[in-house]
Amino acid sequence: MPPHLNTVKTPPHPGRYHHGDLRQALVAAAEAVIAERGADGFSLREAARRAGVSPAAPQHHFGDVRGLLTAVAVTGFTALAEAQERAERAAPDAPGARLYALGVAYVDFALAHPAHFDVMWRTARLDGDDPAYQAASRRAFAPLAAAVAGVPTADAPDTAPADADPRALACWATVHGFARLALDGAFGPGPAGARAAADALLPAVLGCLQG
Amino acid sequence: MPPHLNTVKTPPHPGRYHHGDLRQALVAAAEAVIAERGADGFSLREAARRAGVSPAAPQHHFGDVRGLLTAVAVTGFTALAEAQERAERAAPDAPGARLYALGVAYVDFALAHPAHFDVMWRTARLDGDDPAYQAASRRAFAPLAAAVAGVPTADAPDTAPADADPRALACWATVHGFARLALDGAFGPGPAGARAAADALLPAVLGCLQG
DNA sequence: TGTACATCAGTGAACGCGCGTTCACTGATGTAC
DNA sequence: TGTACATCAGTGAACGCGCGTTCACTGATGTAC
Repeated sequence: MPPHLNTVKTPPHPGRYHHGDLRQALVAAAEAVIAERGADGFSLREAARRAGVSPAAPQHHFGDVRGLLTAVAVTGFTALAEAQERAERAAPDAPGARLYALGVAYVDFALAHPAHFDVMWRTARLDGDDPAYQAASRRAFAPLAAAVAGVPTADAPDTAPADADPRALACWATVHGFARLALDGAFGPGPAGARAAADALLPAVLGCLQG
Repeated sequence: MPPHLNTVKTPPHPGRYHHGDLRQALVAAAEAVIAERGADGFSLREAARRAGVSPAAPQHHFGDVRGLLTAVAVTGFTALAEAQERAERAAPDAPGARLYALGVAYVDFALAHPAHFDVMWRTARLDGDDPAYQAASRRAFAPLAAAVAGVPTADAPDTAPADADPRALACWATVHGFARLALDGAFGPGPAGARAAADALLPAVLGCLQG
């Protein structure tokens, strides 16, 4: 049969009706859409399309759009938490140095994954009651709080931000605000503006926190 | 003629075909939509509907959606600038006190107009080249930069953020980050969570900045 | 080892919706003479 | 003071679009006996 007469579509997952791990594939596809088109450019249908699956398929795993987007936020917070934990381990053992390393890692994460970071804070489109979401976001904040307290993360209690040491909040607000301003173009347009500002200004800004 | 046979529609601006000040009416309508439905809930058509005008009418004044949304951001930055200037005038004449007052005013503004504040930073949907937009956002940042420099706003040069004193940036990042985190629910859900966090934590957070 | 059957994980067509923009148009305004 | 005419500021119908969700369905899987 000549190829052009072969109208049988090759299934996206050759030979299988069931996907295997559609849940994770959809989250990955959603992340790709977001990275490419920004938080506002995300859609359920486009994510399904990229995962090679019908637009109704996500319903089974996530309920609705909100569920999928929340899952994306969870992977974001988890990756941020891991970055913070890596920075904590790698930093010199002085309290100021740890704080500095965590701040740099926070901003670096935001600049490396701008759209993903954005989605993590689009709370109107997320399910704030999701336990995985709550756990991941707390975990991401823990190293900073522990550094302010002067103890390793493992030894610090799991404190909600609202009850945290104001000094920890001040640090968090500073790095968060710096990252947001940079991503939103306050220091110059585009990724280049954000990166340049971080390189030129972040050390001095973080320096203010320590003295 | 019995009322039910009177099919002539009463025009929204009785007796007038031309509106008079449609531009401003549309901006006000857009702000109302945003306040009610959030930045994501905004639409050109809904704003036109509320201004009592056809969906094509905004085109004449703003070109496209982006133009209207940018105009909304301009009113936001202008209002923020005025709030900052009021706080500057009202604050005691010590550098630390001025910084504190400006920080409180910044966060108060964000919490009082959460959705409007949000739109001001949705830079992907705004026209960053608009001169009014650039002027208004610079003006809003000026009092903070001047306070860090220890001079009145009027005596300070108009510096772009990227070239500003890192100490001013640190202050800006801190209040901006605190406002964002509060609005995004990091300290508890809803407006109540944000307000409570500001009352309980902001003084201490700002205190960190001063020493 | 084989078979019945419940459950799970997908399909694909259709739904209604609201959106931003375009188009040809018309009513109102203001200016030149 | 009156009139012609260009310009301005709207109308309203229509465009095509992509969206999230629903529905009845079917193919695949796994478990009980």
